[in-house]
Amino acid sequence: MALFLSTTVNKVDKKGRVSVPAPFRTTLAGQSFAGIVAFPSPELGAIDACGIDRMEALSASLDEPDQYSHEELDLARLIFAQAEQLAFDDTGRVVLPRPLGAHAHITSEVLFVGNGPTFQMWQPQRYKTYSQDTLKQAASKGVNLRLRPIPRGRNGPGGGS
Amino acid sequence: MALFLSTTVNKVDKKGRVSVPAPFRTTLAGQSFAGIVAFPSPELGAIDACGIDRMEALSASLDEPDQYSHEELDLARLIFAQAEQLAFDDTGRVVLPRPLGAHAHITSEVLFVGNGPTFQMWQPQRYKTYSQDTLKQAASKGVNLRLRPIPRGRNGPGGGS
DNA sequence: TAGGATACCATTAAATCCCATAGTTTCCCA
DNA sequence: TGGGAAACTATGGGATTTAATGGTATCCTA
Repeated sequence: MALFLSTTVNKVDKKGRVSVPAPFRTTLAGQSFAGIVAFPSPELGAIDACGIDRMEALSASLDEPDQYSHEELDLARLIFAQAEQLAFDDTGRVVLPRPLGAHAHITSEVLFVGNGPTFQMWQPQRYKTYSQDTLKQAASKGVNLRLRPIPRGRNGPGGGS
Repeated sequence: MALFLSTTVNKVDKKGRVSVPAPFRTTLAGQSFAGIVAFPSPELGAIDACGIDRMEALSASLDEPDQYSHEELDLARLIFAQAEQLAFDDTGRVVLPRPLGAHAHITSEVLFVGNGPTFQMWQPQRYKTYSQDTLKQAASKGVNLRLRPIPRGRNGPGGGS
């Protein structure tokens, strides 16, 4: 299962190429497309990204009845429409399409942020602001993350943790 | 399920390498990633750590509907963003990334503290202070730890916070 | 044929592997 | 039960590989 952790800053060269962090590439190894899938983050000025497998799973689940609300289905269609498949070159770089870069205000540097099943690409300074705001919000609302690793209805971790 | 017990002090060399205590490595044996996952403990000036299995379970639970509030999801993303996958070298060491070490004020020595399903890494002197404070608090409030039954389908409260 | 895109090559800084040592602990056998 | 051998843990240092990045050549299309 794909798991993206950590944050890394990489440079964008004048051709729009960026190295995807090696650990992310490792996470994506073996998927049916050697690259990433990227689309504008609906709420944030950032780019959401994941491997092709997740998009295929999402695609398949859209056909399942009663899984999603009408609004969610609409949103999913928009995401598919805006999503780009970005292939790795032989050194693990992708080229960032102009519209995506513009959406995230990315110019010379990209911050790769692991989000667990997915990751994001940010303009570094903007992410700093965003994460600080998030912490403030959480504090003001008294929200504390209870890590609940085991989803309801399942027994312990099968692979023995 | 992973169980981390006891405390150990190990040295950090000038490359930032630390031996993870052998018993901890034994606990982690057989997981899908040979190493540890470490992230800054939000409240304490320490590092929280666990095996990849726990992070994968947490990651998977993010996709479960109705498990987390919007704020909790935001926080969870921050945790993933700050988490680092630290691989064992062939002698069982990991390199401690600068930001993590700085967060915990770790310089030349690390105290590994077993916390049950997870463990922590401390600057030794700081842990001493912290544990003494905790004991004082418990004494003044007359707190005593009782073992509570584990609810079905859950694995109890997570690490963090 | 010009322009954009893709494939190919080259460099350096950093991370990783590999080897070596010392001090314990464990094990085995007398 | 005592002695010694073997195995393991923690630690240090040097050598090798890899990651990230920049540049040049080739290709396809408009």
